[in-house]
Amino acid sequence: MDPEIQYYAQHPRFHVALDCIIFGFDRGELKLLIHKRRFEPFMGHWSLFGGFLKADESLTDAANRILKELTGLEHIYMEELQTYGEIDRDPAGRVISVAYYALIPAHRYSASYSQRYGATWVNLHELPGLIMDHNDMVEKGLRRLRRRAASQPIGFELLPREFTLPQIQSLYEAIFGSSLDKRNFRKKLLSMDVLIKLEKKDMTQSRKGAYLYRFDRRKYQRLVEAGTGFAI
Amino acid sequence: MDPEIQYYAQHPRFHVALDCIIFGFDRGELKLLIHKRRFEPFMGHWSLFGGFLKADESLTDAANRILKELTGLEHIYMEELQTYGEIDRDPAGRVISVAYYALIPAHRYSASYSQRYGATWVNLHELPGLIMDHNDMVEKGLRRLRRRAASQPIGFELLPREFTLPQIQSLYEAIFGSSLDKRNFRKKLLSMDVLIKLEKKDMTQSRKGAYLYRFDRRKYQRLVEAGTGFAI
DNA sequence: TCAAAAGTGTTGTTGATACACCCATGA
DNA sequence: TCATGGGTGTATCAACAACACTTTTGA
Repeated sequence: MDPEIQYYAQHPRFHVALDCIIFGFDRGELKLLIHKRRFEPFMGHWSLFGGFLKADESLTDAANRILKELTGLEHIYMEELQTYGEIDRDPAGRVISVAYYALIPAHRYSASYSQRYGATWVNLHELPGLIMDHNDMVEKGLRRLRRRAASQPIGFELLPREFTLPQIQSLYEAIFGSSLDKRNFRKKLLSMDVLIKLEKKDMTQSRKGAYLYRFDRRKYQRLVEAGTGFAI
Repeated sequence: MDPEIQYYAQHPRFHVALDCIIFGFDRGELKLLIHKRRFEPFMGHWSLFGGFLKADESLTDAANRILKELTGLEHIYMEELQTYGEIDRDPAGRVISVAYYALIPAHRYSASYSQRYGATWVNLHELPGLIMDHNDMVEKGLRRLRRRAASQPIGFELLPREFTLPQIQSLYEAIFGSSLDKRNFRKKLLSMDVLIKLEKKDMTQSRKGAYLYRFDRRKYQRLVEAGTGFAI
């Protein structure tokens, strides 16, 4: 054995897990996707989606794999949140868990996956007790989401590709937990010039109908290069 | 063996390491504490301070232990940055590394530790090539430091307990990499009312002398409770 | 014709920026 | 007395917050 391998070998090894805090937005509410755990300990208790790291994958690969397995979705916005490593966080053994938070467009999450994994969307304000330190993770994820949403165009990750201004305003109101002034909100959002106004209207929410918009990543890139950036 | 233990046992285990990005501030320059690695692979190359996680300690315990061992300092500002888990990030084996960044008052770092561990302070703008992904970690650490410094009173962690306004201004200039207007800087900092002005002056930098100040954690707490917070 | 949501500008206030001179002291 | 760094106030400008009415359309 190489001396270096030998040096490493004297140190203990640990199970490494990942937990995904999956946010969604539906009918004016910010939601979290959770499920009932299928193995001991805590079998049948509410839990975040998680899984163990495999030997042949990186952390981000693993997070994407877990998300794909459990939702069928790929190319999802995801960011590492924090790594949890208290000794007794898992009563069944020492596990280091890396928490990720993800934003998925709730309308793309299919009910078949929901059934298969016993998953449900729960309102963030009616969150049940989750296992272990998962409630801490969610709290931290929500704080991060709030900060990010104010300074980066991540809100669009939670909406369909085409959305209305009333829709995105209600999204931001749900994220920040406060109501926003309609005129000021529109003024600011439109003044950044990162949206494309479509000719179509969404007629499902009102008789008058609301114009549909699309987020333009190129325009946003130009903003970034100009040093202005996104802010709401 | 319990069924749950058995379930966990089928998953692979990993070496978990920690790396500390240690910032300091000295003579108007933002510095990083690095050393020459003492074991293979990369023995003799510039590296962050790091170490392996032990079986009986949490991640934060480990980070504090490493910092204490290598600097002699305790009660240091430290925050988790990110966890690095690429498969081949370490050529000698699979290691998951949790990066922390720490702010230490450079004047409290004793030269004896420096000798013992071959450590040196290097200017952040003259950073040598570091091993593995350590340069990425530093870059991310610096970005985080900049964001935090603008919104939380962490600058004081890098200064002696008693400091002058010119000193703290030059610290912020070093962190942000830009020069700040003296009058506006003082106005803003003092208007938050989190400093105590002392009767003494520091006479080492000028003939006139500059008043010494101290950061008041209680006053800051009141700011937080009032919802105002710190901003520079 | 009415109910319900979408859309639209202006004004006052506040915070940010730009800017130049006097002060205190030791050499 | 002079060189060096420390200390101080004001005017302008930009961004933010507050605020109310008209439009469209299906029922």
